[in-house]
Amino acid sequence: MPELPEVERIRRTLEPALTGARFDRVVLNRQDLRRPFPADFVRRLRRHTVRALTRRGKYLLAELSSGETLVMHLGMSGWFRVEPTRQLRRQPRDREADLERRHDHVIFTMSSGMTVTFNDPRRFGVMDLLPAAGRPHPSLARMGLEPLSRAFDARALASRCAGRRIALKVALLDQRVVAGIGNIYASEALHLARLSPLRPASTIATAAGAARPGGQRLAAAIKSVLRRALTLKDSDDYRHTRFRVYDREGERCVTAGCRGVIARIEQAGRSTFHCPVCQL
DNA sequence: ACTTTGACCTGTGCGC
DNA sequence: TGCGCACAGGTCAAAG
Repeated sequence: MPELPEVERIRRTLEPALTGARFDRVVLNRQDLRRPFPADFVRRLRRHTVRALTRRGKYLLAELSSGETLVMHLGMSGWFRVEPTRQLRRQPRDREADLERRHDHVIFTMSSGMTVTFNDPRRFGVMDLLPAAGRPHPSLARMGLEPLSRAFDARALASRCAGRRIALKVALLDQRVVAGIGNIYASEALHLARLSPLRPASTIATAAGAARPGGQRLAAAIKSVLRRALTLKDSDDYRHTRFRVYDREGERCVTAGCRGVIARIEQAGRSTFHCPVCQL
C-alpha cells in the first residue's frame, strides 16, 4: 500500500490505538524483517507510552516516553491490523484468517484496549528504535522535504534536480529529492504536469538551480496528486477514481484534447506509465 | 560524487 | 488443474 498518502492514512488509523497508550505486551514472531529487529526490542518498548505518532516520508515514527523513537517502514506489502484486544481472544479463526496470520510479525497489545498487529508477507518492512540522544536514522536524515509542506515548492524541487542526469521519474523515486513519493504517484504527478518521465531531471531547473516552467508544474502536480489521494475515502474505487495513468496501459489519455494512449515502459527496473503524446 | 543493477521476499494472475 | 513466468505501491549494497 504504501506511499505517502497511504502511510498518512495508516498513521491516522493507528493514532487512537497508540497515542497516549502504553505497550502492555509486545510479541515478535520472528527475528528480522528486511533487517534484524534492534537489540532488546521488546524490553525497550514494554511499559513505555507512545507520546506521539508522526510520519516522515513513508516512515511512521512513534515517540516514546523513554525518549526513544520507534521507526516503522511498511516496505511493499506491510500493513497494520487494529482490533479490540478482547474480541481478538475469542474470535473463531477460519482457514483464510490463519493464512493471513502467517505473516503477523509484530503484535503490540496496548493499554488503550487495542491490539495493533504488523503484517508483511514480503518482509520488506523495517522496524527500528532510535536512542534518545543518538544520531538520526541515516535514511531519515538525508530525506528531502515533505511535499505537502509550505517549504516544498518549485524552487526546492528544482534545486534538488539541478545537474542530475537521471530520468525525471527516477529522480522522483529518490527520497532525498522529495519525501514519500513512490512508483504510483511519480507517474501520476508527471502526467498531471505533462512532463515526460524520460527527460533528464536537470531539465526542470536552470543551471543556477531555479525552477523552469516544467518544474513549477511538477511541484504543483506533486502536491495535487498527493493531497487528492489523501482526501479520497476508503470506499472510493481505488483505481478508477484514483489513477490517471498508473496501471492503465493501452487506455486513452485523460488529458483534455489529447488523443494519446497510455504506454508502459521500464525505468530503474520498475514500471512507468505515461502518455507519449502529451507528456513532453 | 553520481548512476545502474540486482538482491531481498512472498503472493497473485496470466497463458499454456 | 497445474506449471512457469512476469509482476507487485521499496529500499539498499555493490559495482561501474
